[in-house]
Amino acid sequence: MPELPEVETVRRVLSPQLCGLTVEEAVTGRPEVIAYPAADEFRSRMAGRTVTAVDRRGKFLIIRLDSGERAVVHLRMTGCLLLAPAELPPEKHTHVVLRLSGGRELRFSDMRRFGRLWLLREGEDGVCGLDALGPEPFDAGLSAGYLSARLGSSRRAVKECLLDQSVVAGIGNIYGDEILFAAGIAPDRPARSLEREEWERLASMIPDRLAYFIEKNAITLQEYLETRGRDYRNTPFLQVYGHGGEPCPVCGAELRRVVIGGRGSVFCPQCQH
DNA sequence: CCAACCCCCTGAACGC
DNA sequence: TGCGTTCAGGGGGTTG
Repeated sequence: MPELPEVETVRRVLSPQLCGLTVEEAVTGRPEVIAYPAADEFRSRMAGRTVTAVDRRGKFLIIRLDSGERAVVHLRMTGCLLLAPAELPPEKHTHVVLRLSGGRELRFSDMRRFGRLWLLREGEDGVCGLDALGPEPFDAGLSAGYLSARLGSSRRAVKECLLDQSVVAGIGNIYGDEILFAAGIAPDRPARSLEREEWERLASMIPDRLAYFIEKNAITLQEYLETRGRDYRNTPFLQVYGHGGEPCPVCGAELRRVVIGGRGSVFCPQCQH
């Protein structure tokens, strides 16, 4: 489940490899995966373009092209981007292939087909919601003051607020639980019940935990290719997510699993208030 | 403004 | 063994 740390991992692996390569041909096996524009226009506008940079915004990967356009990718649940030699057999569920100069291919595969690609011109950020994203977790604008001003009167559970991409960009269900555990805040707390000191802890734990998991996810190009771009290896480092019913790693109390905003949420009833 | 729901989709896990 | 059901969840959408 790619969230910000996993997308950043992919970006770091792809960026130095992809920059400078030219798209010779774009193949759209599943046209519906191209959210915008129509698949045939996507193919014709991609052809001949050279990659100038690979950026990330929240969970979006942004491939900048020499035309000034951006190919934007959202992996959603099971999407995967793999830069591979053209002779390597394609992954199952490969829906889009960019044939590149130098005999390589950038392949988008996605078992559940939730992931999407866009090709955007300047000013078209609204098409995929890039313009509606909140600050990046490492942005100075993500402060306790910002969070309390934005959420301080909301009755919504703080966990739901963390998953709202217009509040902070990049947090998903896994790291939402990890951040709240580190901050000692129960996920079902109405946002407006949080006190100043708790907003402070939340504001500091958001970048702290995400940076930690980016570091734990670090992977070499070799490993990335061997695991076909699917091994994010965050799981050994998760403290609460996926550990419902097990003892809390800090106090030993039984971790509880509840549903908040339709998402499974694990927390320690002893450590989180 | 917000809550509650549905939908998309496949594969793993589970119950009988 | 094999079939059916449930669950996983990011994000967009609709309805009340």
